[in-house]
Amino acid sequence: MRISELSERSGLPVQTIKFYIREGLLPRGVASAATRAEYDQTHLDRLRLIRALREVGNLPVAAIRRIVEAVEDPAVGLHDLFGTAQYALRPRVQAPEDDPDWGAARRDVDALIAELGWQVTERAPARDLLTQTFVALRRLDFTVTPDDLRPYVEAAVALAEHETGGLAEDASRARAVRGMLATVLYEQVLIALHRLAQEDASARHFGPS
Amino acid sequence: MRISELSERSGLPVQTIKFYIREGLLPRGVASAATRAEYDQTHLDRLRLIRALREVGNLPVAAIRRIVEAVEDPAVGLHDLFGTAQYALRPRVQAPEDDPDWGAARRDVDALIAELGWQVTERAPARDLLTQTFVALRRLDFTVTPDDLRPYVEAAVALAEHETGGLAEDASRARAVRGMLATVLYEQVLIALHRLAQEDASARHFGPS
DNA sequence: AACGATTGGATAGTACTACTATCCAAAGGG
DNA sequence: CCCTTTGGATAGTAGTACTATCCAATCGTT
Repeated sequence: MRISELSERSGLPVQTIKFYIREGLLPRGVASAATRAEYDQTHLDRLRLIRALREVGNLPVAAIRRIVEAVEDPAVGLHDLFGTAQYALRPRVQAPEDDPDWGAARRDVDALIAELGWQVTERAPARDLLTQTFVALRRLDFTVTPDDLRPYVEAAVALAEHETGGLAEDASRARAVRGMLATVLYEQVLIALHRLAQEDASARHFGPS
Repeated sequence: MRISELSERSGLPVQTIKFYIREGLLPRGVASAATRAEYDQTHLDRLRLIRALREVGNLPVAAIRRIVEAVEDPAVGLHDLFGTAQYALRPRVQAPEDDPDWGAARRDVDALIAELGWQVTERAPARDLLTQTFVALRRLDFTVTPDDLRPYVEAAVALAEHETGGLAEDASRARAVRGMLATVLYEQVLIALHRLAQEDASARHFGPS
């Protein structure tokens, strides 16, 4: 198919498709002449992947490029594939240098992870994300005790085990890619359901006005 | 204190503080002369609130304005206060008009919420967020069964109950404000812990390279 | 009283991201 | 043969959150 048909079938403007090609998210079509190139189902599938990661996963274009490069590189192992996707997730947090509050919170985060025995790299962005939240909570005079965290840890462990468990056997590359996708998309499911459950709980406890 | 001291103590540039005043996030200082105004602890507290909502909660400035207006308006009830914060959360999803996939997914979302018996308004943004995710999952050939959702629903219910339960008695306004804050900030705790637990599970199942 | 620094207030500019519009020459098709 | 489409390049736009500059009126100090 030509680019106009790809545009129709994907629902994306031709200009956007050209933009994705320029940015390295989508391979060029097979050129049949100087001004003619052929696209196929793989391009359509890729566009669906891009849109899911962009719209639902809220990933920046640069991160999606890194992900599709990792997917296409057979030398990248399954665990690294997960890591590439996970480390690309937003929000990205910039750790300040020379902030004593940050340093203290970061030590608490590292201690928590060590105590739980989790295998997480030192440079995992989620460490910074949690650190940032601890800092903000303390600045607002919330104390964060292990007891406060326990329900969240339990939920996180249960869900992560559930998500990864299904992929444990027969960890083919194709499955790994789908698992990575599920990781990104089901995080949004969790967020949405959590918000809905909160609204319900708030309605029951405080009553609608 | 003058604005320069407020700037020092909050760690924010004077220009940013002026910007927040212009945008209605921070009240003006008490003018003692044409070119002199006095700021106090309440301004510092407000700045901490603003930074927590902006950096950690990732809320847009316009949403923070709506929130602080609701906090300061005694006519706004506790449940509405929660709602104002929750409905301001990102990501905001724009429902397309005339998309059959969207319509079908939206009906599933509504049915799910009805079946769970949750009290959630028709216009809750989280409905659209969940709908969008369902659409993307299906376009990528993931089927989403009630069984797939159960672990997420269970986790969401447990956490929401835990979060709201602590506030049920003595629901003073000050507590409601803090509860609203906790809602926003603990969502990030959940996200961060979930990602960390996923990395750990991935490391254990697929091994680090 | 003089004077350099600070302040409040207004206006304009910047950085980043993700597109979106325009242009052009070279095919392709009826 | 000519009108449309295409690939490819370049430039422009929209939204968000700041950030920089300017100006005149003080303030504190001398």
